[in-house]
Amino acid sequence: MSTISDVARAAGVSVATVSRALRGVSTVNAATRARVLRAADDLDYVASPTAASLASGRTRVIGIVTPFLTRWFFATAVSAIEKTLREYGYHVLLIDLEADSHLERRALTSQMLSKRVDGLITLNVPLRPGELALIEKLTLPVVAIGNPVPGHPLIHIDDAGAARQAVDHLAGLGHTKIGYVGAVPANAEHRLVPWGRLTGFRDAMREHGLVLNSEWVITCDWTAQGAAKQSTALFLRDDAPTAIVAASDEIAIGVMAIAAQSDYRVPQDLSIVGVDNYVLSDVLKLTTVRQDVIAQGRAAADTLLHILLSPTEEPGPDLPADMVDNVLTVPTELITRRTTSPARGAFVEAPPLLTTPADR
Amino acid sequence: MSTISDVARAAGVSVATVSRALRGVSTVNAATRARVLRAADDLDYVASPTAASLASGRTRVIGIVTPFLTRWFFATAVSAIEKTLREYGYHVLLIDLEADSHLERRALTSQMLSKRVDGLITLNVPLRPGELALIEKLTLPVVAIGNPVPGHPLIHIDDAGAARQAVDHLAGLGHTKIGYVGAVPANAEHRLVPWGRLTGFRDAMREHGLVLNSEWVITCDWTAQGAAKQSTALFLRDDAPTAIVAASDEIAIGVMAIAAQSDYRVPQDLSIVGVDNYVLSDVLKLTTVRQDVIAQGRAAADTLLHILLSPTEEPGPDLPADMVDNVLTVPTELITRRTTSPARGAFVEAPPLLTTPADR
DNA sequence: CTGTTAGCGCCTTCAG
DNA sequence: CTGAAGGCGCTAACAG
Repeated sequence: MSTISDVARAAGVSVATVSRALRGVSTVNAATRARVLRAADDLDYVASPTAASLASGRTRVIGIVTPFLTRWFFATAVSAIEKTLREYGYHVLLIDLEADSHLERRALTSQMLSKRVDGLITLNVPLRPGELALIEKLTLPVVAIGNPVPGHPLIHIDDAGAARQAVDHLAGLGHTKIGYVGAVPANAEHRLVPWGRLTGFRDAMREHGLVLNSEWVITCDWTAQGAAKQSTALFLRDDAPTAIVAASDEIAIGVMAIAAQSDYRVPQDLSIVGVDNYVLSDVLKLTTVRQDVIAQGRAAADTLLHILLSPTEEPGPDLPADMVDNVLTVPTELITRRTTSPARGAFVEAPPLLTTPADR
Repeated sequence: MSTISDVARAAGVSVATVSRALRGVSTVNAATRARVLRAADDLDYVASPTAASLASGRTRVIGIVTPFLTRWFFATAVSAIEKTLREYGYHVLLIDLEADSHLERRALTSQMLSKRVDGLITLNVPLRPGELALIEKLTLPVVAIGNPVPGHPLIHIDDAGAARQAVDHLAGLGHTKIGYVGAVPANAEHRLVPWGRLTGFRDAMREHGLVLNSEWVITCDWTAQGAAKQSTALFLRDDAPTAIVAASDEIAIGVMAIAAQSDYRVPQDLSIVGVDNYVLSDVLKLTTVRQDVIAQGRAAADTLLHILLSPTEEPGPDLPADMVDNVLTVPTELITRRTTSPARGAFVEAPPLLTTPADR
């Protein structure tokens, strides 16, 4: 474990020069720099991050705050963020707030953050007043994905718009009896995204002149199992809907499973549209409104790095080009697969293409 | 941002006493300690982790090395590890080695580890010689989950045994034509677990006196999509198997999907058993050999903490009770759901219970 | 049981 | 463009 002075000695320069040369800051004579790099390489020198942090006040570590890690959206986002940050020599401290129940979570504490991270990316975590005050006090740059953090950049999709795309598709197929699975319990803490999707659903139904039967709107936690359990009763009713908008693909899969077990055929008896384009959605032939989570993760990392690096000499990424007023709305797109079909007996103006594209 | 000397001043003691009192080491007079804690609390004091690390040489950060994060096993394990470590004041640095292709991965470098982590937990990552030399040089304690790291503690399941349990179940149902999906390409780097499961399958088939048709052994990457794609041909054959052992539940789901699209009914025409007990397996009624990933994550964290803390005054967790010779084999268990049924016309000695337990 | 003090390894003015 | 030197905030002997 060689130190900076070993390198300085080997290169015949001072430690200050080594520090400058290795970090690529200020102007160092090209020849000197080369000698330093050579010496560092020879000695397998790696600067001590803790010493560098203590002296500089920066850690090159970003905290990722997530309410869960075991769901597709979160794991995918974390993975994308990690890869982007690493390109710039930044590291990821994982802060998983999951508690015993899905309805509560652990708090973000000063121990987790203070002097430990240079910035934060939150994944669909609505920060509490105390937590907001904390990051304020620590003057930590924050970028939010999904659920906004007031006063900080936001990367998200148009949740209401996504639900609307789903309704448009079903209405276009002639469906009029459309239900919704994925309203969340009132006490759930991360409720903005579910709320947005439900609102979009309601608005779109109204715009299409469709009746919204409140008994067809099912509340459940955000899992396939919860969705399956809560929607069982729906398929025992005489007046069951002919189509379902699911708030997420995982929910949609739960609905598909329970519908099958209730002897409903999908899509002949029931059409289903999800939101996300989950890993398994392709193979399960689920029609869905796709969101690009990797793009969101990358955009969040780029934004944070831009904030962190722009006041320094180091080159950082640009802000995402389409960001306006600190908000980037990543577009969503309907992907038609086999879980939706025209409503029975409905007059459909433009019959949709129901065949599946060749396997990719 | 108060420092240790602010606290010392406020409590009327020296910085050394503050340090001792706050870390709970050595013997500090109870009254003094109380005064220190009080002062620290009043000042919202949080010790600078970088300064502490620089002085002590320990970071209280553990690196988790994973080849992916977006698959169930890995995300679940990371989450469990994080929770356990946090109970002891340790933090998680996430090292996701995923590269562009699933067949390759990025290397573990000195920059990622040196002076940055106190230890490593690897998730099914076979370390390369250079990487082994690196952790050797850094004298980093390592605990492996799944794929072993020579010379370090290992937490795993009996992969061959898991496949064997699957075969036993199918053979018990009278199946004789049993296929396998989930052999891996020879160039895949993380091949020990897949290999173990395939070996167990082969051995169990032989023990049951069953013929192993090599055309019923399908190679694919470890995803539902890959499995679906590669096993399509299987269901076009005249001599298709009547049962499939899938190397993982995600693979099993891919097979279920493609079987359904080939007009095979599950389980009437085809029985399927997976391995894992993936989140969606319950809702999809997939019979599987369950492995407890959370227990594995916790055991790995406990083991590493034990190694790290036993030479200090700090209390750490015990080693997992059933660990022998540095190896803990977590048991697996068959869960019967609806994707398996007796082979048609087969004489079944003890007819299995095919009904699903009430929803839990 | 408590205080003093010398580093830990690097960054960052400030001179030159 | 380069060197000297003072911290960054804490821990860990070592005395007392």
